[in-house]
Amino acid sequence: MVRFFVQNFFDPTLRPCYHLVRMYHHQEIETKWQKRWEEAGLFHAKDQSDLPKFYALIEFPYPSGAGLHIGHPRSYTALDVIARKRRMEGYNVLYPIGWDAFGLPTENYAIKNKRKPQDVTTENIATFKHQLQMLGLSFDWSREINTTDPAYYKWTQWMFLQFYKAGLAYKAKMAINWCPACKIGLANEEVVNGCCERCGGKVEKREKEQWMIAITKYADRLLADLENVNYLPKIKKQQEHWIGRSEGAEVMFQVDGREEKITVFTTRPDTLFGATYVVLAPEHPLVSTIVSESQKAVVTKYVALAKQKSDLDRADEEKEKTGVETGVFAINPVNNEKIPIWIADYVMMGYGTGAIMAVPAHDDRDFAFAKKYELPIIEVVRSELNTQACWCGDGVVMNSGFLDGFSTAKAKEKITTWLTNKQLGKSSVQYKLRDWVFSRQRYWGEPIPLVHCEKCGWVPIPEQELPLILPDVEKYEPTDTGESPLASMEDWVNTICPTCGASAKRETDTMPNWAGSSWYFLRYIDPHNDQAFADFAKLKYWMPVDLYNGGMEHTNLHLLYSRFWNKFLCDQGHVPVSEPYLRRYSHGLIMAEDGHKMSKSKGNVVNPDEIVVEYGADALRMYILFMGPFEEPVPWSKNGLVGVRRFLEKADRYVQDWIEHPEARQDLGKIVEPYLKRVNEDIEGFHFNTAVATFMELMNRLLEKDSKGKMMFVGEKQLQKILCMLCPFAPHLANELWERLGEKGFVEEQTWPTIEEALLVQDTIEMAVQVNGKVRATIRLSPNAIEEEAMVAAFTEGNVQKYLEGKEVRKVIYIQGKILNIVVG
RNA sequence: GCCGGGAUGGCGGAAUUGGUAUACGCGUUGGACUCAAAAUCCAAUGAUGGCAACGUCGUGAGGGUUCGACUCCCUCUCCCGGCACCA
Repeated sequence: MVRFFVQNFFDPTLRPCYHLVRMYHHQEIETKWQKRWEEAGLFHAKDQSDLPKFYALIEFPYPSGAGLHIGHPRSYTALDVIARKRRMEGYNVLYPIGWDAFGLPTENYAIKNKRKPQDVTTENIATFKHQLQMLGLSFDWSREINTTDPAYYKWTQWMFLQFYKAGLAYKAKMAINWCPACKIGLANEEVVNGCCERCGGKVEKREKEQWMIAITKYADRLLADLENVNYLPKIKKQQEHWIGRSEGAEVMFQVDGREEKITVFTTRPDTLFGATYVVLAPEHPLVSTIVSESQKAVVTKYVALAKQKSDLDRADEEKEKTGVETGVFAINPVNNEKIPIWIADYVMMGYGTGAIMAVPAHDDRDFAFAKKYELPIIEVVRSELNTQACWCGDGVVMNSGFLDGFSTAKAKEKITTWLTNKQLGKSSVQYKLRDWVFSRQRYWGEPIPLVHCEKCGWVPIPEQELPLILPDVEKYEPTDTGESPLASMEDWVNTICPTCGASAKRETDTMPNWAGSSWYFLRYIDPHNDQAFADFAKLKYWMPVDLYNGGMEHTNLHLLYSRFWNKFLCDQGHVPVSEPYLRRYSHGLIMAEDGHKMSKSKGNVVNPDEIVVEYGADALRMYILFMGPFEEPVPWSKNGLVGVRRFLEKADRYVQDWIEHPEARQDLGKIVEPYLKRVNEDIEGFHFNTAVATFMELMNRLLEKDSKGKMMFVGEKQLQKILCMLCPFAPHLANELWERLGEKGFVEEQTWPTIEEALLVQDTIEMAVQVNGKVRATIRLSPNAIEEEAMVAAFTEGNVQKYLEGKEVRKVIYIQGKILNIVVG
């Protein structure tokens, strides 16, 4: 090993390593160990094992053309640390990786550059794989999967057919969010502030027949089962919010002088006496039937106008609410009052029943509307606060006949019972969650394996014919007609009905890219199985995922979809557990050095592979862990990286000096052990930043000279322990140093060190002495010292005496091992 | 508007259960080594007063609880993330 090596300006494969001269040769070391790990198959999970299992999962990357982002390794490195630790702790660890490769960016790139998406994907994966492998992550590459591989999407299609057969996949004509730029229908979840999540362009409404999956059927379980999992609290909250359960009641209003009844949903049935009008959403089916002759023209115009508006326009609260009268009245069932029926676009067809009872005295929106159109406002809840505007909180019911004097909660109960008994309503639970729009009019996705026959309707293609291969087409460009590019492939589209043999047409829409990622964690368990998506016994051994980490941007949709998907498969008997992820964690974004998000256009992107070449994978890994709290966003800093690199060099040098000075070794267990204890705890608590800081502190401590001015070299056992615990963070260097110590095999094959409690007991500790809460001195004493001993020690301190002089000691607070506070008056 | 999370030196950030605020890293300053530079090593580094011992102030703002508050409570300001006419 060349310890003092001068920058090599001659070898073109070695980029000069900034300003370091005395350094360890990271490139040589890292390639060497990566090769050895690979040859030994060290990180392959075992299918048959008596060991306890540990399944660590990271969100598999989308192999974009931009290459690996520095944010990717943040997640991968953190879980790598845990995976490596678990292996050393004796677990059979599954830490897999794959590619979520269907999707728009690749398709768009392919269109622009006139290439096949398949080819682009293959290239991108190769780049990503190469970049990832430089990092020395302990992935089990033998289980690599790719959602665009027919052997994989065969099972995505198979699962879609299971949804279809179970009646959970259905086709519905509906107004969809249409992105004119991407020429694609978007799920509600993909529309952000009325704009396309992908391109940022404004979204329009279009009528389109779409495949839907009835995720709403699982809303209650998706919510309730959050009880049984360990997610970061904010993630749980997001899931809860997205599912959006509200309890309330449905109330039936008879339309005056007509057959029709209007059912409304309300969370405040207690305010029924205060309802002064009813509102229908413009899309409500009753709109066309009940409107009076005189109002027909006005209503038709209003409804047409509302249709044109995007959701963004409609949702814009700044804008004034609008509406039109129907000229017809409804009967309030509780007091038989006639109240007008209005149509207004502040009521959404997609939630509840698409109709509301308006209680302007106790709902902000109804209040604003009533003010504008001069509708009556009847107060029925007395609030504790004397508000002039409308009061939306709880209180005591008034002006409400038999409900008077009851609390809001009690009144809700009473009125709901009353409505139920009179068959005028019932209690009801509504969810914000809506069914999943599962069709995309694009090429680069899984073909939906259904055939439409004039006679038989929609027919699944036989399972043995799966996968239904995505055919090569001439043009990938999406069409403005709303048809998938597949629709122009007549050879492919025209087929025969599997049931009756008549000519039939294939579905030309493809699946959204959420599909493949909704079940990938199952495929890792048995990635090469061609008889089933995974063997049940293997699923039983490995599931659920013990630890799942990814970005906060996927804690709404992907998490919900995949939980739902897994639950469905579980109900069908294909998966043994109902909840796929035992524990879910999330990392924060890595921002650019300037504090902004990294983006190509800003030119502030950091390329991981360049950092690896220049500073080494170990330095990059450790720096990514060191930069800040794992769940929080942190700015990238090259200076910080240099600090970590210096630490690694110090470690390298320390071990080298240690080898050369066997005579200077001594038992420093009492010094070393507390640091190791902290590292151990920090890893388990996801405090990787302080774990790295602890290693640095330990190193600094060991580099201090002892009282005789000599280097402090730890004993052999202690050094081995340190290297074992360093291994998950800097695996290449740890193994290299391990080998230099003359040890055989890999550090990864060692047992994770146990912390010896006896070594944690300190002989003396430093304690602060306060007088009236202000620190005046520090004393050294035994951690078990009693108050009297502490007082004696304190009184020897001149500074303490100074503050006690002439004062009466009123009180002494002594917390053993923590503080001595003398209160004087 | 609602929900969640924050605010600590020049910078990124530590601080266990309320117990010496600023660990660790970066930067800066001074010194050693060198013809010189880089690297490395040593020292200093919250503000302020003092030759020093030491003092005063100090964790977004204001108040409170406590022997003692970055930590708990109340009020407010600002920032970040999520949701949003969901009845």
